[in-house]
Formats: sequence, C-alpha cells, structure tokens
Amino acid sequence: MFQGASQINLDAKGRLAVPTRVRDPLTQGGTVPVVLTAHPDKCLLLYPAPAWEPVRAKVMSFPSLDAAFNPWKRLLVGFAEELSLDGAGRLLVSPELRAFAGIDKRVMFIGQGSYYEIWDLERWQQQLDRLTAGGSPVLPPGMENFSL
Amino acid sequence: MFQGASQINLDAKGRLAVPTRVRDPLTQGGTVPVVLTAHPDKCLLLYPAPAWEPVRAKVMSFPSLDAAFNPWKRLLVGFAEELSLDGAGRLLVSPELRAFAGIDKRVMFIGQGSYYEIWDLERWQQQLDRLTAGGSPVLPPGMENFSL
DNA sequence: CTAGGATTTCCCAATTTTTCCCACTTCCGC
DNA sequence: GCGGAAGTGGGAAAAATTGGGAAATCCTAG
Repeated sequence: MFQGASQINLDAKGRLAVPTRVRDPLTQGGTVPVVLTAHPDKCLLLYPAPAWEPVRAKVMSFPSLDAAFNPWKRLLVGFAEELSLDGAGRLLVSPELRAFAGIDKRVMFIGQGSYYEIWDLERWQQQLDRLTAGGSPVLPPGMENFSL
Repeated sequence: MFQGASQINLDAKGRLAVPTRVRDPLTQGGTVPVVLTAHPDKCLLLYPAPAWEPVRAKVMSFPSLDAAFNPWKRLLVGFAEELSLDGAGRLLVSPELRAFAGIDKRVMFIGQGSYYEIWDLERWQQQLDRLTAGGSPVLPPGMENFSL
C-alpha cells in the first residue's frame, strides 16, 4: 500500500529520482518494470507493471461505441509507457508526459494505495488549497458521517 | 483514549520530542510504529499504526472516479507516513508535513481520542481564538441540545 | 553501403543528505 | 542535595542524490 508525500526534482535530462523508500515496493526489488500514464487531473500515475495490467484491461473493456469512454481510453492507455528505473533509481519521463502534466523541475510524489501520483509542485499546491482554504471543506455525499 | 495538551518544540533537524507520558500508549510500549498524516485544518494527525489502518481502508474505499473524493484521498493517504520514534522518543517529521502544517519550532500536541493532533502554536492560538472570541460561539447542527 | 554526427543509455564518482548513537545539561523526585 | 530520568544538541558513519562523461546505438547524408 503506497502512501506518503515527497518533493523531488527532475534533472536537466528529464530524469525523475524516485524516493529511495518506494523503489523496492514499486519494482518488487528490481524485478518488475513500472508503468507511467496520465490522469485527467493533469497529474501522472505510476504503477508497478503487474498492478497496471488489470487496470488497462478494465479500461479497454469499455464499449468503444460509447463515445464517452473514448477520451478515457485515449488518456489512460494512450499515454501509458512501460519504463525501468536506471541504476540510480531514476525514471526517464518522456517529453509528452512532462508536457501533459506541466512538469519541468519541482515535482510532488504522492502515494495513493495501489499507485503513486506525480504532480507539478505548483499544480499540487493549487489543488490542495481548494480543500484546505476556506473555513469548512465541502463533504461529498457518503462522507458526511466519516470519522477520523 | 488520548487527551490533554502539551506545548513542545521541534529541534533544528525537524525532530519532535513526543511527550513522555504518551509514548507508551502510542507505540504500545515500543512494539508498533506510528502514522503521521495531514488534516484539512492544516494540522497533523498522529495515530498508532494499527488505529490508522481502518481509517486508511475506509478512505481508500471511496469510489476513485468520483472527483469529489480524490482531494481527500490525496490529503489523508497521500501525506501519511509510517514512522518510528528514535532512541530518545522523537519523531522525524518530513519537510513536506512540516511545510503543510506551517510547523517550524513551537508546536501544540493535542489528544483527540483515537489520535493526537499536532499544530503550529500560532495557528493553534488562532483557531482557539475563533471559538472563544465573541460572545457566543456558533453551535453546529445537532449540538444545540448538548449539555456539558 | 559506409561514414559521420547526434542522441540515447548506462555507469561512475563526489558531494550532500540522512540516520543513528552518544554525551551533556536540565529538571524533577526523593 | 543527590540520584535518576528526560530533554537537547551534536557528531560520525553510512547512504543517497546529482551531475557528468563515456560508450553504444540510431539516423542521416554522401
């Protein structure tokens, strides 16, 4: 189960240094590749390849004649790329994914259970402010009685 | 049941000395780790790891295609980190969590039943003033008939 | 088909950061 | 006042980040 936030940087070559503590869980000790893809919220998703497989299968099973599904397929499957970490635990992020997520240098790395989210730092702050700013955040239906 | 307030300090390395009396209850005598995460009110939450587990499970069970839940997941799970106290009973608080809660040195440590809240002292005072200032505090729905 | 150039990939090595442990000081109880 | 425990700070060893450089590969042009 992935959790935790780390602020990391892309270097000049577009390499992203994955936080040390998550490298082994992500790659199962270096034995499996990872998959990087795009999310509608303009962040990237990072899966261990075996965990991505069922997600991709599910997305691809959506009926292709229903036009509403196609944008999702194009995003999730179309942007997906299978990668391996280099010897120093870095990912080479393609220019296409960097452009999509607005990533240039400062990045937030966020654990979300079965995957990690990768955000441009500024965009992350903005989406965080939407929840923390203002007196009381809006509770979505089903969460009203949630207790910490 | 955790309760009580203590004013404590972070040292220059970002280490937080957990009050002596609460160390054993939190870690069950040093046998379990703790989990530190973020709250929308810009404070941090500190759980014994076993007590955090069901909360995380509940948050992660929210539907992930409903965009209203995602900010909550990103906050509660995305910031969560499992930690252990060092030999002197201190927690190393990550720069990300310190930045989120605006913590630099002086901190309030507040028992809240199943967890502790950790506040920047200044922010704590402000939120306290909001309740105690003015003649009669606003009662939320359901609390009108509450009797102390 | 060959040669040159450019790009990519992989690896190494120095600096920086982190982590762990020890020692000193202060506070409280006895 | 004395002993013990806890708070506080510092330091050394280990690990990780970061940048650069060399080799291999691909692409293009002659």
